[in-house]
Amino acid sequence: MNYWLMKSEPSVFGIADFARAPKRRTCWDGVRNYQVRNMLRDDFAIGDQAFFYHSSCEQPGIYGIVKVVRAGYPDPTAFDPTHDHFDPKSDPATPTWFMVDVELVRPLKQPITLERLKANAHKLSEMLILRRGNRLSITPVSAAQWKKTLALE
DNA sequence: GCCAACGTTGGC
DNA sequence: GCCAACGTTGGC
Repeated sequence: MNYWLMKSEPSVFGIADFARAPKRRTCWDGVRNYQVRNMLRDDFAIGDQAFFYHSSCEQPGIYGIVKVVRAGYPDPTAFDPTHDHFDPKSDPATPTWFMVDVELVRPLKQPITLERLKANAHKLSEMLILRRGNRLSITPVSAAQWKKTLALE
């Protein structure tokens, strides 16, 4: 079982949207980065857990815990010309882009802010999210990092 | 294969 | 809105 951190902009889809979604589930579509695609396609497994992180907002940080309920499968938005994330180079016969389905396990009692994470960086042994210049929307989290981060709640 | 230009991310 | 960082693109 793996642990992850998944970023989302709350102005697009935040913890409140997640809590309102049918069955508290959503498909994680729109990833158009190869490193992240590889993780979604090859490494995500049912039962994996992830931190749900708000980025590009007033208070960046971890707002919830989610679990993977469906492993990697082709992202249909890549084939939809009317969609923002349409990729004309992708081919349904050999899909380029993948997504997973995730379910909200629970919102955190209170968010663990980026500020808080940084203040505890020494304990979190260089969690990828904290690394300078990190731009990946999904990053792996070690079991030790998961545990120590959650202890901050 | 190199690398400059460009686009995107995301904290501040 | 600024800007550092880094991925992608495309000419050569």
